Amino acid sequence: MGITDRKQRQKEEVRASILEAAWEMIVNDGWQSFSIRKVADAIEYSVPVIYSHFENKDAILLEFNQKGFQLLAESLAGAKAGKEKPADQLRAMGRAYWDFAFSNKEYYQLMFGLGIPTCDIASRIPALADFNQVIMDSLIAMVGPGKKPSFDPWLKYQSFWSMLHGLVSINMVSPSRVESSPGPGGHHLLPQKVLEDVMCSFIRGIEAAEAMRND
Amino acid sequence: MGITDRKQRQKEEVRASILEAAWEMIVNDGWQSFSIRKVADAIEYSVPVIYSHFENKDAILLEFNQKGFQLLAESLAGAKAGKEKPADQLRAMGRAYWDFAFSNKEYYQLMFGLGIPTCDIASRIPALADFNQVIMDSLIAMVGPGKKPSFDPWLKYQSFWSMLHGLVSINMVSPSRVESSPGPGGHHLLPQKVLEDVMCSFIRGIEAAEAMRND
DNA sequence: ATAGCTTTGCTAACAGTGTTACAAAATGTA
DNA sequence: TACATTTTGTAACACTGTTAGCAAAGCTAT
Repeated sequence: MGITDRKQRQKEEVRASILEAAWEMIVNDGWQSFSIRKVADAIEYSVPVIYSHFENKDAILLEFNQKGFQLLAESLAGAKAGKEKPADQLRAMGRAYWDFAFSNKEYYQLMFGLGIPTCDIASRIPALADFNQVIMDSLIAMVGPGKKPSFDPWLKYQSFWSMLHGLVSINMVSPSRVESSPGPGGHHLLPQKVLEDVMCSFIRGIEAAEAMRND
Repeated sequence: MGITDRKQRQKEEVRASILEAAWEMIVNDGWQSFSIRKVADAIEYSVPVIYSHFENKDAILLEFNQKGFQLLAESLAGAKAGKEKPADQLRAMGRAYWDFAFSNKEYYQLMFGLGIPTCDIASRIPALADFNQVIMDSLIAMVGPGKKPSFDPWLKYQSFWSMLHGLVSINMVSPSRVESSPGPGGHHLLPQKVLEDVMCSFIRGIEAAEAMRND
């Protein structure tokens, strides 16, 4: 009975065409403006057939989400493959992560739910300047008054903010995982420990650079 | 002519009640499910009066966005005030940032457009395990084979990921700012430099801890 | 106080969205 | 050919943001 086989194949084809049309829309207009109805229109089927392949809209997005993480993981593995020393591996993976994010913006935004707040927050949020200022001042104060810093405070400001935001947002989108997941040692990891660890590295990095300069 | 005064005041009251109702909705059900129509219903006015106070839905969200950044800036300033040494100031501000984010989840999510992808990505994204693995392996390899690391690899993994994600997402939501904004030195800052800087601190931090242990 | 003007607010519509109940058409089986 | 099953489309429901046009209320001036 090749009949059910063919049916299976046709169903698979429709499924693939749904994903294809959806992806095209996401790439063109961002994942925000992706709509079931528009997909139905694109594949020239009625809306309910989509619901016979995917439970709902989120299920389609989840598909891309998973593929995104898969691609990212492969990307990191590839970058790592060339390097021998672990430190070099980490550096390569960091760059690969960055490259993946920006050469696959659609994936990355979808994976982390980015892209909702309109671009260019900076210009419309005056208070960002205060935020900026209060951190930058402390950074500049890390060097003796009057002296030129051995680092770029603006760069360090961005590093600092990025670190904090990354920590917070990762702990926010998957709280259950980070909070309750036991590490390899089997203990529960308090996210605050990560915070302290990261800040510690950051500050020590600056102090070390400054100390080295005072010769 | 106190008449126009009273009108002004009443208009202000309506505006305030709009924001109040909107905020209540955001706190209760997340900023995703906030709707103009529901606000109109809550304040017992018709929909168009809202449009006479705010240009559109985003304008209302922007209001909270701005207030959020203001509160955050104040929070950091407060935390900083108690400390004398710049390094302590930075540490205090980092903790304040964290605390703000989690005691004002609604604000933080709104400020950075978080909270869209449903919680608990981890359990539904199998590829996350690969991602996890490939990074963790390099971290463990940073210590000699067989030896116990002087750090918690799981903790370092999270730090590493957080750093990267923070960098990427901040550069993604406000690209114009970071890319074209000249630092205090007046030069254009390439985001990649921040990436290299942050990774450098991170890796040096681990190497230093390991070197110190080898006595 | 009444006429006219201006501001204000509401109704109702438009154009979308995700989702689903139900009927019709196509397909397979006897 | 007749029946059963699967597949598909129509149309509805309950929402969303946004706006045009009209009715009501408020104020001003005669």
